[in-house]
Amino acid sequence: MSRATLEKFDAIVIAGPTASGKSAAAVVLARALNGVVINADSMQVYRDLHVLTARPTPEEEGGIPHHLFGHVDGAVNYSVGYYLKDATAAIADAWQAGKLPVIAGGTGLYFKALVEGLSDIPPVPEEVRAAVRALAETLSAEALHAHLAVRDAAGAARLNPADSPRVQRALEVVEATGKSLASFHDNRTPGPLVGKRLKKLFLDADRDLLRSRINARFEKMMAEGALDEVRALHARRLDPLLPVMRAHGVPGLIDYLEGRVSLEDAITRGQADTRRYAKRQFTWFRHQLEGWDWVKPADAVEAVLGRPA
RNA sequence: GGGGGAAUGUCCCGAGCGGCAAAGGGGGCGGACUGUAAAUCCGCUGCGUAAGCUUCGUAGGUUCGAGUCCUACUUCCCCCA
Repeated sequence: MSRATLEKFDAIVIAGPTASGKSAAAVVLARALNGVVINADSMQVYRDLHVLTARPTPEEEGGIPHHLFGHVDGAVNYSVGYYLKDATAAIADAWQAGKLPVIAGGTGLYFKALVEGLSDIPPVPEEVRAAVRALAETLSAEALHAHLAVRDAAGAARLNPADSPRVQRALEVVEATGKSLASFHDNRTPGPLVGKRLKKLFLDADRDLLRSRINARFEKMMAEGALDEVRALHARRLDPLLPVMRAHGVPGLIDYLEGRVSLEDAITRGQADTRRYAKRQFTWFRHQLEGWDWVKPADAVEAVLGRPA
């Protein structure tokens, strides 16, 4: 069985909304197929947050090697670009060692990079980023958008003025390269999984059940020390714009630590953010990625290994 | 026992000069997405494709017209006893 599956696939990819059981399924499959688990979650990469990002515990890892979990410092502005590089290496290592990569996570954009590749865009110099950010602070969203329209009309037309992060990025790219963001989209670095034999699963959890799991999980995280994690993170005084600082629960719990809201409100906010996120994950995988098998979480393992004899 | 206040769109909170299918928010749903993606942004949320239909605790009344005014009733809250 495991030999047959190994010969059939170069990698197993498991996506799904948060709290749908991806990590557990990944471990079961990795164990059955002589595999390793590779993370595809944009927040579980951060060292600073273990409990709050639901990163697998040593027990949950079940002796299976886990890669790209907690390997990034919170002060780093990690991104798809870095992820693609790290994941490409991790996958190559697994193949090298004769192991099956079992890639699990919830970040659609990361999967897209793995499966379809990512445009080659020169890194934007820090000075340019800072300049654009400064400009964004002076101008209204509309004015910034109008400014982009002058440099990159097509790019501006594609963006809603209120969508400031994207407007800023588009602006950064033109400022740094003199070319529009879209002009780079033609040539891309192929992802490590392009052209590979894949089993791609999306864990299609029941919405109502997922909601209650999310709410309960957040309470559990609080009981397991999430607040201490955030307290330590808060003490680092990092730039609030950094990705770690936006992880579900972090903004609310920081507000609590600084005395602006009650603990109860902070928790409610963390749960709500997580619920809304889960909803967006469904939308993403429904439309942005093709060829995935939507299976119920309970059927994930069987979907790969087949029905046990 | 007396006095005062409140009941709003079949999830919740909540605004509402007599012209309102009824502000706003939450929640939910749908959607966008190429380097901050657990972020960011957009749309829908009484029924109906539409003309239109049915809503604001209940029952009456005043009015061309009532969520808005009047009467009674029901429930809840507060104060005095």
